[in-house]
Amino acid sequence: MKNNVQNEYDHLDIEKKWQKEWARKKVYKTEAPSTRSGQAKKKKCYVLDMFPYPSGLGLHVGHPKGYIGSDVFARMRRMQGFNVLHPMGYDAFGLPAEQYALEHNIAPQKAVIENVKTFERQLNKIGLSYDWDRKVNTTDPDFYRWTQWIFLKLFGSWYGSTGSPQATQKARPISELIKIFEKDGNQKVNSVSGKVQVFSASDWKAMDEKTKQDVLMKYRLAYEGYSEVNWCPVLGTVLANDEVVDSSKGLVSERGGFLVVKKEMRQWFLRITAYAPRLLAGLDTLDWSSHIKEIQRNWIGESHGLLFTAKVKDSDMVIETFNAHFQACYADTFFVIAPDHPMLPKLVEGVANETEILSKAREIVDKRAKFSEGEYREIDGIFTGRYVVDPLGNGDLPIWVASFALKDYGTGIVKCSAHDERDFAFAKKFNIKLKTVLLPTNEHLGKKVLNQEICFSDMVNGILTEPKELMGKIAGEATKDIIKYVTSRGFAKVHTTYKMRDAVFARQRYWGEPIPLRHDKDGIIHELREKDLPLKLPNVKSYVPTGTGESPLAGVSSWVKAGLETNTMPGWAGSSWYFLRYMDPKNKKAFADINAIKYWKNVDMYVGGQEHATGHLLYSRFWYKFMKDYGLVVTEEPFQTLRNQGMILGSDNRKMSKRWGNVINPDDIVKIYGADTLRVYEMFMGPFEASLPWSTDNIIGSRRFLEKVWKIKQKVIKKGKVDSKFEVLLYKTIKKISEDIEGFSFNTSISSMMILVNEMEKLESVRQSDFELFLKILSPFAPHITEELWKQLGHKSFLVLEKWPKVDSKKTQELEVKIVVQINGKVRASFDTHFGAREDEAVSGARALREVEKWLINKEIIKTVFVPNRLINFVTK
RNA sequence: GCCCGAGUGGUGGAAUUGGUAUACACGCAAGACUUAAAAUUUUGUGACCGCAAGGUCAUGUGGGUUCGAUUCCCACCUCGGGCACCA
Repeated sequence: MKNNVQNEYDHLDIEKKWQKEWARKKVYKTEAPSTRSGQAKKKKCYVLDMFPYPSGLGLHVGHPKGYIGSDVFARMRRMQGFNVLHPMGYDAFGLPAEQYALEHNIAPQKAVIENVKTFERQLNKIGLSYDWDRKVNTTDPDFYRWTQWIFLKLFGSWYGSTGSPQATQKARPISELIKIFEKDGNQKVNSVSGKVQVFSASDWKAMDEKTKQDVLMKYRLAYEGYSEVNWCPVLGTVLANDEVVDSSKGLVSERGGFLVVKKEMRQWFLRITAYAPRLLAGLDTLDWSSHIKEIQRNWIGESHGLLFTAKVKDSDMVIETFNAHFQACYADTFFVIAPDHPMLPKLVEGVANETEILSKAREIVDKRAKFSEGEYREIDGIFTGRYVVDPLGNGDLPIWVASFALKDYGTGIVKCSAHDERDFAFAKKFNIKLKTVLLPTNEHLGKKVLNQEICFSDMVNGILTEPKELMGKIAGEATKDIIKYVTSRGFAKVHTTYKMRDAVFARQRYWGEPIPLRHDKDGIIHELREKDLPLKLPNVKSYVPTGTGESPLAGVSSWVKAGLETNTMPGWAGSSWYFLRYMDPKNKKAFADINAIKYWKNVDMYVGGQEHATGHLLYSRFWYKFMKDYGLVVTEEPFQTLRNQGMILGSDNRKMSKRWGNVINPDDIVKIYGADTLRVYEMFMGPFEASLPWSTDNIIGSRRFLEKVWKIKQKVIKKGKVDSKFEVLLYKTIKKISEDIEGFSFNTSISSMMILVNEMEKLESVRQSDFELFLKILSPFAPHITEELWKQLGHKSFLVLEKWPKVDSKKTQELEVKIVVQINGKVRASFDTHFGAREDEAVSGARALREVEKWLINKEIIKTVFVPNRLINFVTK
């Protein structure tokens, strides 16, 4: 085998050799922008893969699919003369590493180092063109000091306005807010949380520090609060959502099957809701799949409606309620409040059966806690004994506690009517008085039978009977009139609300970035000074949860003594901004130099799985917009173009997993077939975004293709006659590959190169210049074999740094075309003619054919359709 | 329930603005090479009728627009995804 090595395609040898060579000569090194002007000569292109977690399990063939796609793109851009930033690094904080440390009894720090090694060894075999000099790792204190630094900025900022809430808003330092409070006069400050604080400067000055802190906490972009977590008493730990499963007993832990309950716990939150309108609007400017944009739109859940303000009878309390389907607002006969609404205790204060009401509310909340979100659907509630003075003049309306009311949506209080299925069902169960103001039209009987009663819930096609001024109008058409009617009389104002909630930014775990805050003995929270960053994670003896639900840091006495925050940051902290660090990864003075940021701006091509649609891709857009407000970055969006690779499934069509025994290790494929074959095959399998099963049968086709390329080299000649037909195909292929890579249509690029290679096989000889053009366009897909052939043709340069071929439109012009002849739209024949033949030439060409005349005997042609260079269609009577 | 997306040979899939449906690849069948097998290579390969020439039917189903529909419109079926007591 070794003796005819000259003619053998020995992928192991070739791939090892060139990987070494590329690394030695640092061919993929990114050029830094010149520091003086912030502008380099070359145009930039930032191509990025989503930040991976280096798992200890190693890779399967599905993992590199996205990396190969982005690599093909990056390689073409590099050859096209762009200064390409194509880095890789690790998001190594988080649960899996901590779990691994617990199970194997080693420090997570050590586990990460090992796992990164495995990951890189596997990745490097595939021939990806990363600039490894820019590698980052979230667990490196040099990295996470900047994560902490950004957190402090968030903590020290608020997002609001003193004027109209509709005015363009930006994050501003909290010191500005304090100045507003200190100014004289009653300050009305609109915060995003919807709470409006009204107090005078002297009120503010009279407050003690703790009260001031509590006020400011309502405005901060990073704030302390409480939220429900999955608490497992037996394990003595808080569990993430994916560690909890539904069972017949209710919620249980995935490991052990122990009961899980919801428990209120102290948390840190990021006020992402402040950015909801901008996160929504920004989507229109992005080149992302409409699918992902849709998921984000749904998640943000913008809803336009009316906000009614109403007085509680016999009290100075005022309640607000949001109504998106307000067309039938004159039918409202009762209000409901969420059982866990913070206002409820005050509302029922002094009511005869106060304790009964509160215990009923408690009962509903407890019951709901046993279900996962949305599972609890029982209709339950109790009358609060309180009434609202209806702003629309329908007298006193009762307020009920209702199981279906959610405290986190709208205002947590709902104005209810007979024209809503859910309200209707509730009213029927508790015998609450109803009223109808909509009549069904004949065509639209949007009626539902509920509890043997009829509920007309079609708010679009109903005919209004109230208010009198709008009587007879179709509700859906009268929306604007109703808004005008209600707002002009001061009953309500136009309002927009969002489904999205603030993001919990804390984990009760060890393996995450420490939160750089200090609590003093008076309960006042202090920021760490910038020069004290990074706040390093302490070494601990045990990673075992404390049993109280608190992080293991709560068991470190020096940490607790110093008053340091014991929660750590969640997994998405580092991944929300890491792409900025790649721009200037070694900078000690800043997360990145401003000139580097001005040059690289944002990510041009971002590649990763679509499972991050509502997590990472939303959080990082939020951080980025925040940073934009402070002039830390220069564009509004971090990821201009996004492509999502599909999964590679096992050959049994199931997810690749140890559990099913269907895992294919890329190391094995690289060894047997080669990295180039793996790359070509993964790109050829099907559309990039599609999830497809791995097929060991099919990979042979990609290997055969590369072997054909290898063999064709033997018939390459320095100079030869130009085969004009082949030339056209070659240039058309070059054009197609360029366009296909641009559009991530890799499967069709490969197939068109296969067609070209099949043509080359038929030729006696191939001119070297033509073969070289082909090697260039194949290079992004199969960099090793093409580099080797390039060298064998006598070149000293690196093919991966060569210029991408330009396409001259003259060269792709067909000389001869086939014209299809149709009779009444059916294909009956075809003939060859010169490119650009006129209609009359085509008609005579077609009429000369026997197969055509046969169909036209005794027929009258009433119409002729001619599509140049394509077809001619005779339409007969 | 609401909102997206997709249904094409035995299989993965291709088809520009409405213009030859099934490119490319796998698999399969037959032939060549071989003692034989593998590898390689040549040819064929949507279904049905036919010795053939040729014809008919086919892109989830049913309709529509058009000279012409995988592509546009309407209804339905199936699968996948997202959201889900969201006022």
